[in-house]
Amino acid sequence: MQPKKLLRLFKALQKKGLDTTYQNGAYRVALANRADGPVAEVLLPPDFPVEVKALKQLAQLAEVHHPNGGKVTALCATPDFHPGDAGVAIGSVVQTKDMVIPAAVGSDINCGMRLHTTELNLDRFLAGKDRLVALLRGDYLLGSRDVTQTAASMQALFSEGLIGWTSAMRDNPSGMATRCDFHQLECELDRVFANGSMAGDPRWAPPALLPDAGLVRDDGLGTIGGGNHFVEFQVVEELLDTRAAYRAGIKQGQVAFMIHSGSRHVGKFIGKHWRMRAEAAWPKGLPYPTSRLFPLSQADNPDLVAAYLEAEATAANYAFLNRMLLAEIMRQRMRQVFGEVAAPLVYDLPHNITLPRGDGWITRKGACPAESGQWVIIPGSMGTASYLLEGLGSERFHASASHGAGRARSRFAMSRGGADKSEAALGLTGVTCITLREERRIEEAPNAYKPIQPIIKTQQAAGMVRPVAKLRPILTFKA
DNA sequence: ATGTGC
Repeated sequence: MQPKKLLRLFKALQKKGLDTTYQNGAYRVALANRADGPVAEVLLPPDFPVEVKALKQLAQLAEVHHPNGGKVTALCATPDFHPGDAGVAIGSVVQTKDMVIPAAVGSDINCGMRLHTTELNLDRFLAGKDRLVALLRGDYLLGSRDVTQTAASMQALFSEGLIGWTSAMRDNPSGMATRCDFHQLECELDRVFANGSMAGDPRWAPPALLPDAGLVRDDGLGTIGGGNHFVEFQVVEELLDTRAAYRAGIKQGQVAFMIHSGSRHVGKFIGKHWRMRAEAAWPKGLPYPTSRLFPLSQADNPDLVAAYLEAEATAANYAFLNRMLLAEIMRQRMRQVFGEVAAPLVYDLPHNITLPRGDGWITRKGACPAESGQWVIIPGSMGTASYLLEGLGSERFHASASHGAGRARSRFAMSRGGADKSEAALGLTGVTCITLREERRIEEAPNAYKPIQPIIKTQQAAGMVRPVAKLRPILTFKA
Protein backbone atom coordinates (compact mmCIF):
# COMPACT_ATOMS: atom_id res chain seq x y z
CA MET A 1 0.00 0.00 0.00
CA GLN A 2 1.30 3.44 -0.90
CA PRO A 3 1.75 6.03 1.88
CA LYS A 4 -1.11 8.16 0.57
CA LYS A 5 -3.49 5.23 0.71
CA LEU A 6 -2.18 4.33 4.13
CA LEU A 7 -2.78 7.88 5.26
CA ARG A 8 -6.35 7.66 3.97
CA LEU A 9 -6.85 4.53 6.02
CA PHE A 10 -5.70 6.25 9.17
CA LYS A 11 -7.90 9.25 8.30
CA ALA A 12 -10.81 6.82 8.05
CA LEU A 13 -9.91 5.44 11.47
CA GLN A 14 -9.87 9.01 12.81
CA LYS A 15 -13.34 9.58 11.37
CA LYS A 16 -14.52 6.58 13.34
CA GLY A 17 -13.44 8.53 16.40
CA LEU A 18 -10.04 6.89 16.80
CA ASP A 19 -7.25 9.22 17.79
CA THR A 20 -4.49 8.68 15.23
CA THR A 21 -1.12 10.40 15.08
CA TYR A 22 2.27 9.64 13.55
CA GLN A 23 5.17 9.85 16.00
CA ASN A 24 8.79 8.79 15.56
CA GLY A 25 8.23 6.16 12.89
CA ALA A 26 5.05 4.61 14.24
CA TYR A 27 1.37 5.26 13.89
CA ARG A 28 -0.11 5.72 17.33
CA VAL A 29 -3.75 4.73 17.37
CA ALA A 30 -6.06 5.09 20.34
CA LEU A 31 -8.11 2.06 19.48
CA ALA A 32 -11.00 1.93 21.91
CA ASN A 33 -13.77 4.48 22.03
CA ARG A 34 -13.24 5.37 25.65
CA ALA A 35 -10.92 7.72 27.50
CA ASP A 36 -8.98 4.95 29.24
CA GLY A 37 -8.92 2.76 26.14
CA PRO A 38 -5.70 1.16 24.97
CA VAL A 39 -3.31 2.81 22.57
CA ALA A 40 -1.76 0.78 19.75
CA GLU A 41 1.64 1.55 18.32
CA VAL A 42 1.82 0.39 14.71
CA LEU A 43 5.45 0.47 13.60
CA LEU A 44 5.83 0.66 9.84
CA PRO A 45 8.82 1.42 7.63
CA PRO A 46 8.26 4.37 5.27
CA ASP A 47 6.31 3.45 2.10
CA PHE A 48 5.54 0.03 3.50
CA PRO A 49 2.58 -2.14 2.53
CA VAL A 50 0.01 -2.93 5.21
CA GLU A 51 -3.39 -4.51 4.83
CA VAL A 52 -6.54 -2.76 6.05
CA LYS A 53 -7.74 -6.14 7.30
CA ALA A 54 -4.77 -6.42 9.66
CA LEU A 55 -5.50 -2.99 11.16
CA LYS A 56 -9.16 -3.87 11.56
CA GLN A 57 -8.13 -7.04 13.37
CA LEU A 58 -5.88 -5.02 15.67
CA ALA A 59 -8.74 -2.61 16.43
CA GLN A 60 -10.96 -5.63 17.19
CA LEU A 61 -8.37 -7.07 19.56
CA ALA A 62 -8.16 -3.75 21.39
CA GLU A 63 -11.88 -3.96 22.16
CA VAL A 64 -11.70 -7.30 23.96
CA HIS A 65 -12.77 -7.03 27.58
CA HIS A 66 -14.65 -9.10 30.12
CA PRO A 67 -17.82 -7.80 31.82
CA ASN A 68 -16.64 -9.21 35.17
CA GLY A 69 -13.20 -7.60 34.91
CA GLY A 70 -10.29 -7.77 32.53
CA LYS A 71 -9.21 -5.52 29.70
CA VAL A 72 -6.59 -4.84 27.07
CA THR A 73 -4.19 -2.23 28.43
CA ALA A 74 -1.93 -1.73 25.41
CA LEU A 75 -1.11 -3.14 21.98
CA CYS A 76 1.50 -2.86 19.32
CA ALA A 77 2.01 -4.20 15.84
CA THR A 78 5.44 -5.20 14.53
CA PRO A 79 6.42 -4.17 10.98
CA ASP A 80 5.78 -7.66 9.57
CA PHE A 81 2.16 -7.25 10.59
CA HIS A 82 -0.34 -9.06 8.30
CA PRO A 83 -3.88 -10.45 8.57
CA GLY A 84 -4.41 -13.72 10.41
CA ASP A 85 -6.99 -16.42 9.68
CA ALA A 86 -8.45 -16.67 13.18
CA GLY A 87 -9.36 -12.98 13.50
CA VAL A 88 -6.06 -11.93 15.06
CA ALA A 89 -3.31 -10.41 12.91
CA ILE A 90 0.15 -11.97 12.86
CA GLY A 91 2.54 -9.49 14.45
CA SER A 92 0.09 -8.47 17.20
CA VAL A 93 1.39 -7.86 20.71
CA VAL A 94 -1.36 -7.44 23.28
CA GLN A 95 -0.97 -6.52 26.92
CA THR A 96 -3.86 -7.60 29.14
CA LYS A 97 -4.77 -7.05 32.76
CA ASP A 98 -6.93 -9.43 34.80
CA MET A 99 -7.63 -11.58 31.74
CA VAL A 100 -6.06 -13.67 28.98
CA ILE A 101 -7.33 -14.18 25.41
CA PRO A 102 -6.76 -17.75 24.13
CA ALA A 103 -7.60 -16.64 20.56
CA ALA A 104 -4.78 -14.07 20.66
CA VAL A 105 -2.21 -16.87 20.53
CA GLY A 106 -4.31 -19.19 18.41
CA SER A 107 -3.27 -22.70 17.45
CA ASP A 108 0.37 -22.34 16.60
CA ILE A 109 1.44 -22.24 20.27
CA ASN A 110 5.20 -21.69 20.74
CA CYS A 111 5.94 -21.42 17.11
CA GLY A 112 9.53 -20.25 17.30
CA MET A 113 13.12 -20.17 16.12
CA ARG A 114 16.27 -22.12 16.91
CA LEU A 115 19.78 -21.29 15.72
CA HIS A 116 22.89 -23.48 15.79
CA THR A 117 26.38 -22.69 14.57
CA THR A 118 28.66 -25.43 13.19
CA GLU A 119 32.41 -25.90 12.93
CA LEU A 120 32.08 -26.29 9.16
CA ASN A 121 33.15 -23.65 6.67
CA LEU A 122 31.31 -23.34 3.36
CA ASP A 123 33.80 -25.44 1.30
CA ARG A 124 33.70 -28.36 3.69
CA PHE A 125 29.92 -28.17 3.87
CA LEU A 126 29.52 -28.09 0.07
CA ALA A 127 31.79 -31.13 -0.27
CA GLY A 128 29.35 -33.22 1.80
CA LYS A 129 26.16 -31.45 0.82
CA ASP A 130 24.76 -34.04 -1.59
CA ARG A 131 25.17 -36.91 0.86
CA LEU A 132 23.67 -34.82 3.63
CA VAL A 133 20.67 -33.84 1.48
CA ALA A 134 20.02 -37.48 0.59
CA LEU A 135 19.88 -38.40 4.29
CA LEU A 136 17.91 -35.37 5.48
CA ARG A 137 15.39 -35.60 2.67
CA GLY A 138 14.27 -38.91 4.19
CA ASP A 139 14.24 -37.51 7.73
CA TYR A 140 12.40 -34.30 7.06
CA LEU A 141 10.19 -35.03 4.09
CA LEU A 142 9.44 -38.73 4.03
CA GLY A 143 8.59 -39.43 7.65
CA SER A 144 11.38 -41.92 8.44
CA ARG A 145 12.44 -40.32 11.75
CA ASP A 146 12.08 -42.46 14.85
CA VAL A 147 11.11 -40.77 18.11
CA THR A 148 9.35 -43.69 19.74
CA GLN A 149 9.21 -43.22 23.51
CA THR A 150 7.47 -44.26 26.71
CA ALA A 151 4.29 -42.62 28.01
CA ALA A 152 6.34 -41.63 31.09
CA SER A 153 8.77 -39.47 29.08
CA MET A 154 5.83 -37.87 27.22
CA GLN A 155 4.29 -37.04 30.58
CA ALA A 156 7.57 -35.59 31.80
CA LEU A 157 7.71 -33.51 28.63
CA PHE A 158 4.21 -32.09 28.96
CA SER A 159 4.53 -31.28 32.66
CA GLU A 160 8.15 -30.09 32.83
CA GLY A 161 9.35 -29.47 29.28
CA LEU A 162 12.94 -30.16 28.24
CA ILE A 163 14.24 -30.56 31.81
CA GLY A 164 11.64 -33.25 32.46
CA TRP A 165 12.11 -34.96 29.12
CA THR A 166 15.91 -35.12 29.15
CA SER A 167 16.01 -36.53 32.68
CA ALA A 168 13.30 -39.08 31.83
CA MET A 169 15.00 -40.13 28.59
CA ARG A 170 18.72 -40.05 29.36
CA ASP A 171 18.90 -43.31 31.36
CA ASN A 172 16.54 -45.29 29.17
CA PRO A 173 16.61 -43.80 25.66
CA SER A 174 14.65 -45.24 22.75
CA GLY A 175 14.36 -44.46 19.03
CA MET A 176 16.54 -41.62 17.80
CA ALA A 177 17.18 -40.60 21.42
CA THR A 178 19.68 -43.49 21.67
CA ARG A 179 21.97 -41.36 19.49
CA CYS A 180 21.43 -38.09 21.41
CA ASP A 181 24.27 -36.59 23.45
CA PHE A 182 22.29 -35.95 26.65
CA HIS A 183 25.18 -34.24 28.40
CA GLN A 184 25.31 -31.70 25.56
CA LEU A 185 21.51 -31.27 25.56
CA GLU A 186 21.46 -30.60 29.31
CA CYS A 187 24.37 -28.16 29.07
CA GLU A 188 22.41 -26.25 26.42
CA LEU A 189 19.19 -25.87 28.41
CA ASP A 190 20.22 -22.38 29.51
CA ARG A 191 20.26 -21.38 25.84
CA VAL A 192 16.58 -22.16 25.45
CA PHE A 193 13.97 -19.56 26.39
CA ALA A 194 12.67 -20.39 29.90
CA ASN A 195 14.99 -23.44 29.74
CA GLY A 196 12.41 -24.91 27.36
CA SER A 197 10.61 -25.93 30.54
CA MET A 198 7.28 -24.35 31.38
CA ALA A 199 4.72 -25.41 33.98
CA GLY A 200 2.39 -27.62 31.95
CA ASP A 201 0.20 -30.64 32.64
CA PRO A 202 -0.35 -33.83 30.61
CA ARG A 203 -4.09 -33.61 31.22
CA TRP A 204 -4.31 -30.92 28.51
CA ALA A 205 -2.40 -32.94 25.90
CA PRO A 206 -4.08 -35.06 23.18
CA PRO A 207 -4.98 -38.36 24.94
CA ALA A 208 -3.61 -40.43 22.04
CA LEU A 209 -0.10 -39.33 23.03
CA LEU A 210 -0.49 -40.68 26.57
CA PRO A 211 -1.43 -44.39 26.49
CA ASP A 212 -1.69 -46.25 29.82
CA ALA A 213 1.14 -48.57 28.87
CA GLY A 214 3.59 -49.30 26.10
CA LEU A 215 5.47 -47.04 23.71
CA VAL A 216 4.13 -43.89 22.05
CA ARG A 217 4.64 -43.52 18.33
CA ASP A 218 4.10 -39.83 17.82
CA ASP A 219 4.23 -38.68 14.22
CA GLY A 220 4.51 -34.98 15.14
CA LEU A 221 7.84 -34.73 16.94
CA GLY A 222 10.80 -33.99 14.73
CA THR A 223 8.63 -32.67 11.88
CA ILE A 224 8.85 -29.25 10.28
CA GLY A 225 5.19 -28.52 9.53
CA GLY A 226 3.76 -26.31 6.81
CA GLY A 227 3.47 -22.66 5.91
CA ASN A 228 6.56 -20.59 6.59
CA HIS A 229 8.18 -23.30 8.74
CA PHE A 230 11.58 -24.55 7.61
CA VAL A 231 14.94 -26.07 8.41
CA GLU A 232 17.76 -24.22 6.69
CA PHE A 233 21.53 -24.26 6.34
CA GLN A 234 23.01 -20.79 6.26
CA VAL A 235 26.40 -19.13 6.21
CA VAL A 236 27.31 -16.30 8.59
CA GLU A 237 27.74 -13.52 6.06
CA GLU A 238 28.38 -10.53 8.28
CA LEU A 239 28.90 -9.70 11.94
CA LEU A 240 27.10 -6.47 12.83
CA ASP A 241 28.08 -6.40 16.51
CA THR A 242 31.34 -8.28 17.09
CA ARG A 243 31.16 -8.30 20.90
CA ALA A 244 27.65 -9.70 20.97
CA ALA A 245 28.59 -12.17 18.23
CA TYR A 246 31.46 -13.38 20.39
CA ARG A 247 29.05 -13.92 23.29
CA ALA A 248 26.74 -15.86 20.99
CA GLY A 249 29.70 -17.93 19.74
CA ILE A 250 29.04 -17.00 16.12
CA LYS A 251 31.85 -16.39 13.64
CA GLN A 252 31.95 -14.98 10.14
CA GLY A 253 32.12 -17.60 7.37
CA GLN A 254 30.73 -20.35 9.59
CA VAL A 255 27.97 -22.62 8.37
CA ALA A 256 24.94 -22.42 10.69
CA PHE A 257 21.49 -23.92 10.69
CA MET A 258 18.18 -22.41 11.65
CA ILE A 259 14.88 -24.06 12.53
CA HIS A 260 11.42 -22.47 12.35
CA SER A 261 8.70 -24.74 13.72
CA GLY A 262 6.07 -25.07 16.44
CA SER A 263 3.88 -27.41 18.45
CA ARG A 264 2.25 -29.05 15.40
CA HIS A 265 -0.99 -30.90 16.12
CA VAL A 266 -0.59 -30.52 19.92
CA GLY A 267 -0.90 -26.73 19.72
CA LYS A 268 -3.77 -27.08 17.29
CA PHE A 269 -5.59 -29.42 19.69
CA ILE A 270 -4.99 -27.27 22.77
CA GLY A 271 -5.63 -23.96 21.00
CA LYS A 272 -8.96 -25.11 19.58
CA HIS A 273 -10.05 -26.65 22.88
CA TRP A 274 -9.40 -23.40 24.75
CA ARG A 275 -11.03 -21.11 22.22
CA MET A 276 -14.15 -23.25 22.70
CA ARG A 277 -13.71 -23.27 26.51
CA ALA A 278 -13.42 -19.48 26.56
CA GLU A 279 -16.62 -19.18 24.52
CA ALA A 280 -18.43 -21.57 26.86
CA ALA A 281 -17.21 -19.59 29.90
CA TRP A 282 -18.67 -16.30 28.60
CA PRO A 283 -21.28 -15.06 31.13
CA LYS A 284 -24.77 -16.36 30.39
CA GLY A 285 -27.29 -13.90 29.04
CA LEU A 286 -24.75 -11.33 27.89
CA PRO A 287 -24.30 -10.60 24.19
CA TYR A 288 -21.32 -12.29 22.55
CA PRO A 289 -18.49 -10.02 21.45
CA THR A 290 -18.93 -9.56 17.68
CA SER A 291 -15.24 -10.33 17.17
CA ARG A 292 -15.79 -13.75 18.80
CA LEU A 293 -12.50 -13.21 20.62
CA PHE A 294 -13.48 -14.54 24.06
CA PRO A 295 -11.32 -13.64 27.04
CA LEU A 296 -10.96 -15.58 30.29
CA SER A 297 -11.36 -13.29 33.29
CA GLN A 298 -9.24 -13.55 36.42
CA ALA A 299 -12.03 -12.17 38.62
CA ASP A 300 -14.69 -14.31 36.96
CA ASN A 301 -12.76 -17.61 37.17
CA PRO A 302 -9.14 -17.52 38.32
CA ASP A 303 -8.80 -21.33 38.09
CA LEU A 304 -9.75 -21.24 34.44
CA VAL A 305 -7.13 -18.58 33.68
CA ALA A 306 -4.48 -20.65 35.49
CA ALA A 307 -5.60 -23.79 33.67
CA TYR A 308 -5.39 -22.05 30.31
CA LEU A 309 -1.86 -20.83 30.98
CA GLU A 310 -0.93 -24.36 32.05
CA ALA A 311 -2.44 -25.75 28.84
CA GLU A 312 -0.55 -23.21 26.72
CA ALA A 313 2.65 -24.20 28.56
CA THR A 314 1.91 -27.87 27.82
CA ALA A 315 1.88 -27.18 24.07
CA ALA A 316 4.89 -24.87 24.43
CA ASN A 317 6.92 -27.68 26.03
CA TYR A 318 6.10 -29.94 23.08
CA ALA A 319 7.25 -27.26 20.63
CA PHE A 320 10.56 -26.84 22.48
CA LEU A 321 11.18 -30.60 22.12
CA ASN A 322 10.07 -30.58 18.48
CA ARG A 323 12.70 -27.95 17.62
CA MET A 324 15.32 -29.69 19.76
CA LEU A 325 14.74 -33.00 17.94
CA LEU A 326 14.76 -31.32 14.53
CA ALA A 327 18.20 -30.00 15.54
CA GLU A 328 19.26 -33.44 16.83
CA ILE A 329 18.36 -34.99 13.46
CA MET A 330 20.61 -32.38 11.88
CA ARG A 331 23.50 -33.10 14.25
CA GLN A 332 23.21 -36.87 13.91
CA ARG A 333 23.23 -36.71 10.10
CA MET A 334 26.10 -34.21 10.11
CA ARG A 335 28.15 -36.62 12.23
CA GLN A 336 27.45 -39.35 9.67
CA VAL A 337 28.70 -37.20 6.81
CA PHE A 338 31.40 -34.99 8.37
CA GLY A 339 32.52 -36.94 11.45
CA GLU A 340 32.54 -35.38 14.93
CA VAL A 341 31.52 -31.82 14.09
CA ALA A 342 30.39 -29.61 16.96
CA ALA A 343 27.11 -27.75 16.29
CA PRO A 344 26.35 -25.79 19.47
CA LEU A 345 23.04 -24.12 20.14
CA VAL A 346 23.03 -20.32 20.00
CA TYR A 347 19.43 -19.82 21.13
CA ASP A 348 15.86 -21.14 20.92
CA LEU A 349 12.93 -18.81 21.46
CA PRO A 350 9.14 -18.66 21.02
CA HIS A 351 7.34 -16.00 18.99
CA ASN A 352 3.80 -17.22 19.72
CA ILE A 353 3.18 -17.27 23.44
CA THR A 354 1.56 -15.65 26.50
CA LEU A 355 3.97 -14.55 29.24
CA PRO A 356 3.51 -12.68 32.51
CA ARG A 357 4.83 -9.12 32.37
CA GLY A 358 4.38 -6.38 34.98
CA ASP A 359 1.01 -6.84 36.65
CA GLY A 360 -0.57 -8.53 33.65
CA TRP A 361 0.23 -10.67 30.62
CA ILE A 362 1.69 -10.11 27.20
CA THR A 363 0.45 -12.27 24.35
CA ARG A 364 2.66 -12.19 21.29
CA LYS A 365 1.33 -13.69 18.06
CA GLY A 366 4.12 -13.74 15.53
CA ALA A 367 6.32 -11.44 17.59
CA CYS A 368 9.52 -12.19 19.51
CA PRO A 369 10.06 -11.30 23.12
CA ALA A 370 12.90 -8.75 23.01
CA GLU A 371 13.66 -7.88 26.61
CA SER A 372 16.96 -6.12 27.26
CA GLY A 373 19.85 -8.52 26.57
CA GLN A 374 17.66 -11.33 25.19
CA TRP A 375 18.63 -13.00 21.93
CA VAL A 376 16.16 -12.47 19.11
CA ILE A 377 16.08 -14.50 15.88
CA ILE A 378 14.30 -13.04 12.85
CA PRO A 379 14.13 -15.24 9.76
CA GLY A 380 13.82 -13.90 6.23
CA SER A 381 12.01 -15.80 3.51
CA MET A 382 13.83 -18.74 1.96
CA GLY A 383 15.70 -16.61 -0.55
CA THR A 384 16.70 -13.82 1.80
CA ALA A 385 18.87 -13.24 4.86
CA SER A 386 17.99 -14.09 8.45
CA TYR A 387 19.27 -12.24 11.52
CA LEU A 388 20.49 -12.84 15.03
CA LEU A 389 19.79 -9.74 17.13
CA GLU A 390 19.82 -8.61 20.71
CA GLY A 391 16.69 -7.25 22.39
CA LEU A 392 16.76 -3.75 23.88
CA GLY A 393 13.59 -3.97 25.99
CA SER A 394 11.79 -1.05 24.33
CA GLU A 395 8.86 -0.19 26.59
CA ARG A 396 7.05 1.62 23.78
CA PHE A 397 6.86 -1.73 21.95
CA HIS A 398 6.44 -3.87 25.09
CA ALA A 399 9.86 -5.50 24.73
CA SER A 400 8.91 -7.13 21.45
CA ALA A 401 10.24 -7.48 17.92
CA SER A 402 8.98 -8.90 14.64
CA HIS A 403 9.20 -12.62 13.85
CA GLY A 404 9.96 -12.43 10.15
CA ALA A 405 9.40 -10.54 6.97
CA GLY A 406 5.62 -10.96 6.89
CA ARG A 407 3.55 -12.20 4.00
CA ALA A 408 2.99 -9.86 1.06
CA ARG A 409 0.88 -12.26 -1.03
CA SER A 410 -1.42 -15.08 0.00
CA ARG A 411 -0.65 -18.69 -0.82
CA PHE A 412 -3.60 -18.61 -3.18
CA ALA A 413 -2.33 -15.50 -4.97
CA MET A 414 1.04 -17.20 -5.49
CA SER A 415 -0.29 -20.55 -6.73
CA ARG A 416 -3.35 -19.64 -8.83
CA GLY A 417 -3.39 -20.10 -12.58
CA GLY A 418 -2.13 -17.12 -14.54
CA ALA A 419 0.45 -16.13 -11.92
CA ASP A 420 4.01 -15.86 -13.25
CA LYS A 421 5.79 -18.90 -11.85
CA SER A 422 9.19 -18.38 -13.43
CA GLU A 423 12.17 -18.55 -11.06
CA ALA A 424 12.84 -14.84 -11.58
CA ALA A 425 9.24 -13.83 -10.81
CA LEU A 426 9.25 -15.98 -7.68
CA GLY A 427 12.60 -14.55 -6.57
CA LEU A 428 14.01 -18.08 -6.43
CA THR A 429 17.11 -17.55 -8.54
CA GLY A 430 20.12 -19.11 -6.82
CA VAL A 431 18.10 -20.64 -3.97
CA THR A 432 18.28 -24.37 -3.27
CA CYS A 433 15.03 -25.49 -1.70
CA ILE A 434 14.16 -29.11 -0.99
CA THR A 435 10.40 -29.68 -0.81
CA LEU A 436 8.12 -32.64 -1.07
CA ARG A 437 5.65 -30.71 -3.17
CA GLU A 438 6.35 -28.17 -5.88
CA GLU A 439 3.45 -25.95 -4.75
CA ARG A 440 5.24 -25.25 -1.47
CA ARG A 441 8.18 -23.73 -3.36
CA ILE A 442 5.76 -21.42 -5.14
CA GLU A 443 3.58 -20.54 -2.13
CA GLU A 444 6.60 -19.81 0.02
CA ALA A 445 8.80 -18.19 -2.63
CA PRO A 446 10.70 -15.05 -1.58
CA ASN A 447 8.30 -12.87 -3.57
CA ALA A 448 5.41 -14.05 -1.39
CA TYR A 449 7.08 -12.11 1.43
CA LYS A 450 7.89 -8.50 2.15
CA PRO A 451 11.55 -7.41 2.08
CA ILE A 452 13.37 -8.12 5.36
CA GLN A 453 15.90 -5.26 5.25
CA PRO A 454 13.54 -2.33 5.98
CA ILE A 455 11.91 -4.40 8.74
CA ILE A 456 15.23 -4.86 10.53
CA LYS A 457 16.30 -1.24 9.96
CA THR A 458 13.02 0.19 11.26
CA GLN A 459 13.15 -1.87 14.45
CA GLN A 460 16.78 -0.92 14.99
CA ALA A 461 15.91 2.77 14.56
CA ALA A 462 12.98 2.37 16.97
CA GLY A 463 15.33 1.03 19.64
CA MET A 464 13.75 -2.43 19.82
CA VAL A 465 16.74 -4.54 18.75
CA ARG A 466 20.40 -4.37 17.81
CA PRO A 467 21.45 -6.63 14.89
CA VAL A 468 24.30 -9.01 15.75
CA ALA A 469 24.79 -11.23 12.70
CA LYS A 470 23.39 -11.61 9.21
CA LEU A 471 23.00 -15.15 7.86
CA ARG A 472 22.57 -15.99 4.19
CA PRO A 473 20.61 -19.13 3.16
CA ILE A 474 22.39 -22.00 1.41
CA LEU A 475 19.91 -24.84 1.49
CA THR A 476 16.30 -24.86 2.70
CA PHE A 477 14.06 -27.79 3.62
CA LYS A 478 10.31 -27.21 3.59
CA ALA A 479 7.79 -29.96 4.21
C1' DA B 1 -0.67 -22.54 11.85
C1' DT B 2 -3.52 -27.32 10.48
C1' DG B 3 -2.08 -33.27 5.48
C1' DT B 4 -6.18 -27.58 4.31
C1' DG B 5 -8.59 -24.81 0.73
C1' DC B 6 -8.80 -20.32 -2.49
